[in-house]
Amino acid sequence: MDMRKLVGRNFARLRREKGLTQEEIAASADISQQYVSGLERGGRNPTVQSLYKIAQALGVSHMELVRPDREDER
Amino acid sequence: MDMRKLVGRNFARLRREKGLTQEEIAASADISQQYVSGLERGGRNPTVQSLYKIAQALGVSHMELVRPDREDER
DNA sequence: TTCATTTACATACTATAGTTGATAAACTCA
DNA sequence: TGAGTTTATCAACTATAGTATGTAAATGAA
Repeated sequence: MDMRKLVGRNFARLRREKGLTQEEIAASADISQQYVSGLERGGRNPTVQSLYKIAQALGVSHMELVRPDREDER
Repeated sequence: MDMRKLVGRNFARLRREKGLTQEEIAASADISQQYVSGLERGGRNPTVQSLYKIAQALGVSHMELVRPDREDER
């Protein structure tokens, strides 16, 4: 199981659902837009502190970012 | 909210409940005993991949390691 | 189609995650 | 109490998380 990909999928989905841009999340979470892009692509392995900052910026619990999804069953 | 401390508390508690030593977890998760100690003390900021490896070694879902606990209400 | 906005990619860099080796301190149990 | 085991601490090191800058590529709406 690749946590980078799981977090990426959850992140991308939640952000779109909230109708926010990567730039907005980046500013709110105090991380770079380029890093946001990398995370959503499943290409970065964030620390739990970064995870929390992102969840705060999205206005959701950090649990939502690590919750297994359907893709995860495969 | 300090995720390092939350993960540390959950980790230490679960490990004791399972009656496993830090050394055993370290070997199973392929990380160092010294790092395990640091994590449990709340002094390290693990990546989500490391989080998953530890959860596997504990035989629990990674969700258990990031779940808010009572201390977290304060 | 055009244009403004958004996302993805590349590179070089700093900060820190995680390792290793050594060992002190704490703990457990007979 | 003493010995063996477990956990905590320290320092130096390698690997990678996350940054900053620049910009190409993709997207969406008019």
